[in-house]
Amino acid sequence: MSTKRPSARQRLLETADRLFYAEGVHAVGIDRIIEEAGVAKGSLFYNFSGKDALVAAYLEGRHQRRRERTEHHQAAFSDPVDKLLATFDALDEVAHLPTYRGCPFANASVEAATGSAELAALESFRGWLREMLLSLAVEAGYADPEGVADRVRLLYDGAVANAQLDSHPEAVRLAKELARTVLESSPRT
Amino acid sequence: MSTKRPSARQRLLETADRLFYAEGVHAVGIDRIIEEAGVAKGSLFYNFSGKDALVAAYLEGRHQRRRERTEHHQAAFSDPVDKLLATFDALDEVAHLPTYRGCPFANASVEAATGSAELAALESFRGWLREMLLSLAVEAGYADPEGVADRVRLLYDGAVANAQLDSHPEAVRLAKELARTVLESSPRT
DNA sequence: AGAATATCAGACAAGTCTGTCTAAAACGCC
DNA sequence: GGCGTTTTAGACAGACTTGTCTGATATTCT
Repeated sequence: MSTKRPSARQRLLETADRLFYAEGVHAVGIDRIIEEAGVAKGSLFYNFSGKDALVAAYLEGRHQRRRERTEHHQAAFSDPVDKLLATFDALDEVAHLPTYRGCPFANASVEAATGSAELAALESFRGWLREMLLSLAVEAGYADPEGVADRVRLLYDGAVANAQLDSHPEAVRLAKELARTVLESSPRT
Repeated sequence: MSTKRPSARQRLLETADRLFYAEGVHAVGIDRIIEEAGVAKGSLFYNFSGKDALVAAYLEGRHQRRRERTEHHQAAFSDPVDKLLATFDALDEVAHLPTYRGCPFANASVEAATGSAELAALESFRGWLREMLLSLAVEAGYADPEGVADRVRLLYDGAVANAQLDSHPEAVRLAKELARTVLESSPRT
């Protein structure tokens, strides 16, 4: 018994994820996606209401996997400070991939019109990141949890940008060490 | 004597700069540009070989002005450490503008095809930033100038990303303070 | 004034992209 | 087996984009 071929919907999502991330949402047409996915054009519009919905599904998938990866790395620790630092481990994992091209939400937003689903996905992701860091900083008992979360997020975003723009994934380790310094030198109650 | 109307070329560059930065290169068509610039379509192709050349000119202008702004802020100091910190002042100036949308080179690159002028402009800008920071770190006599320059650039990029993605321009001041800590605690020869 | 340069207005060509439609075939489940 | 769901192939429409072309007009420089 051979493994069954994934559904057209699944193949569309996988192909869209790869192409949208690698080349940008605007640059990749649906003809290209259906060709590389080996799917009929009608199947795209059967499974999704249009390209916009496919883009939204692509970003939702990215958000979910990012969250899962991060939580997986954090689960190895119980100390909230260690959990904060583990956020960088999740980033380290992907930043070294040759296909790494930075934050998919930021990238999609650059091409998006105001009020689009892409902007909503960016907001959602940034909200998750901010609140995740803040709640850990509160849990760790920092005197100024907002300030600590802001500094960690700054370093996180810096690592993302550096890995993307300078093809310099080592920046993630650097950011983690700077974050460790910040976390160790910030006053706690 | 009233002020003369700028040339069609100048109006095209100003309009393209505003629209490309605000809405993205792909999202803005040449019809939109010539309409808002009050210029005939023929004049666009008379002054530029095509949209690509207009985009390249837009990015060149951004690069030049960024460099000028940075050098202007650095010129207020003689100590290379102060000059390194002054880099953030130049960023602070623009990050607070309501029109701020992050790094124009990174944004244009997201939409660009491999081998495009946009990617070349990004490379050029990143090369300038890296070498500017490195040469100041060398001048300041740091034992590990590359490491210092990498850390400062990480904070710089983090501030850009934070200001853009979270509409949080205060991150620039935060990054500058973190950079000050890094610069003051790094060993010098 | 005269010549070279720059700009104008808009029609038009050619390409790309999303989305629709049709009619048939394959799949999966009861 | 039979029936609803999913998929297929590709033609076609409609919108949008860049770029060309024409011929007249304005500006600038010598």
